[in-house]
Amino acid sequence: MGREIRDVLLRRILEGKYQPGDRLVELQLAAEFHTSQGPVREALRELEALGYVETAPHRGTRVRAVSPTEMRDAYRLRALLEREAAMAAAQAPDADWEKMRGAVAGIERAAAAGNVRGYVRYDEMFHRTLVARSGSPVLLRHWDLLLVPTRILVVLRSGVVDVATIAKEHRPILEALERHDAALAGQLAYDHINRIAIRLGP
Amino acid sequence: MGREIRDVLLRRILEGKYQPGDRLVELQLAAEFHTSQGPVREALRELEALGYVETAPHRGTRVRAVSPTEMRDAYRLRALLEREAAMAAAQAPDADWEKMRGAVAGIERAAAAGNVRGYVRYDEMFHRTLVARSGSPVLLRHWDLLLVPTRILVVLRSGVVDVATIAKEHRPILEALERHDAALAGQLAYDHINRIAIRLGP
DNA sequence: GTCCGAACGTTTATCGATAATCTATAATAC
DNA sequence: GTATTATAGATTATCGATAAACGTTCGGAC
Repeated sequence: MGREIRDVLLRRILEGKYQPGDRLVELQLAAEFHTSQGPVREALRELEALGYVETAPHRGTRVRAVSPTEMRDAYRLRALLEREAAMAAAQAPDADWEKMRGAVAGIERAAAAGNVRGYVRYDEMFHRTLVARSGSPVLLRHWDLLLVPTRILVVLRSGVVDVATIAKEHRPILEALERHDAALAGQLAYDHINRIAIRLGP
Repeated sequence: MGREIRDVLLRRILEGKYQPGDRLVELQLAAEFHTSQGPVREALRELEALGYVETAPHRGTRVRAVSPTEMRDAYRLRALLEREAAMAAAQAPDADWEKMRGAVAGIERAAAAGNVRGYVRYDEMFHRTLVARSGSPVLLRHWDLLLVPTRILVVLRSGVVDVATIAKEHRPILEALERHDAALAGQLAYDHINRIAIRLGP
């Protein structure tokens, strides 16, 4: 049950149903989920450790607000992680790029149709698969911690980047990976993410 | 109380009092801390999110074992983070390096005396301050998540690196930072950490 | 009108007890 | 003798209730 509550709350935060600053009151949530306070508390503590909410003692839990500067720094770090992951993935001999081909197709389809929601889904699949292919669980864990899904949506909605433009950049990355061109794959992956960081601030 | 329990458990893990694989039984800990099961559960969940322990449903919590490969990958990532942090810190105009000078002095003193425990303490102060000086809380958060203190101790005890050798490498980094030489500071910081990663495996 | 402090309602933090689940051991069948 | 199924013990997961802390609102003094 506790895991379930956490996932529901997380989805609501990611979807924007809970806005930054919103309070999450333990007994209210307990009533909603037909459970007691304990499991809700646990879920909130997990979300806190993941960085999605903030808790002050005896003062309750709120959805964390992410500053533009923090968003930029997160993208900068993400660019570093993905460059490293792309270079490692390109060197793997037993590569299976089927899933990423599907993701690229999905990205291009969604972008052509102007389907932002679909774009975000395939974009996340593309990048997370790329990082997973690096073979480093450490890299993947830290990538996950960057709250990527939220930030993609926020960035797209803020209009600092254009879906059609960045959608085109995925296929070249995949092609470089398939050709085992580690340097190029790393460079393209880095630029692809870092461009967003640059747009987000100096 | 919950926070206190978490800190005590964390200290025990970092000190090696709890070894990887050791079980942490909720009611036992509750009895020890003269509290009930709830606060202990919370503390364990936080430690789980931080990556120090693993929990399986209905099966309890154990101290996480870190494989050599994961250790190597953690050092690789740490090298990336510290290169980035050093480059950013070197470019900051209002630099205050007093604390890092103290850390370097402490490192050299401890290394000369063969005091491993003291070395670890000052080494952590040096590197964490460096990352904090980057001005990026995102970078600092991810650096903290790399479980650095544990790994330093484990690495030193395993004998793959020599305290006297790596102790000497800190002062040049600080000097490069003070001269605002971002490229050199980044290079030195990267090599300093990555050398350990190389020793840990291919 | 403004400031200070006490009572109130709300919410978090903790408790003790119970239900659900797992692991290990023992018993039974073949 | 091995495999499969009960049973017992230990541990986690959850519950409902209580205690502690907080913020707010109201009343009175000046």
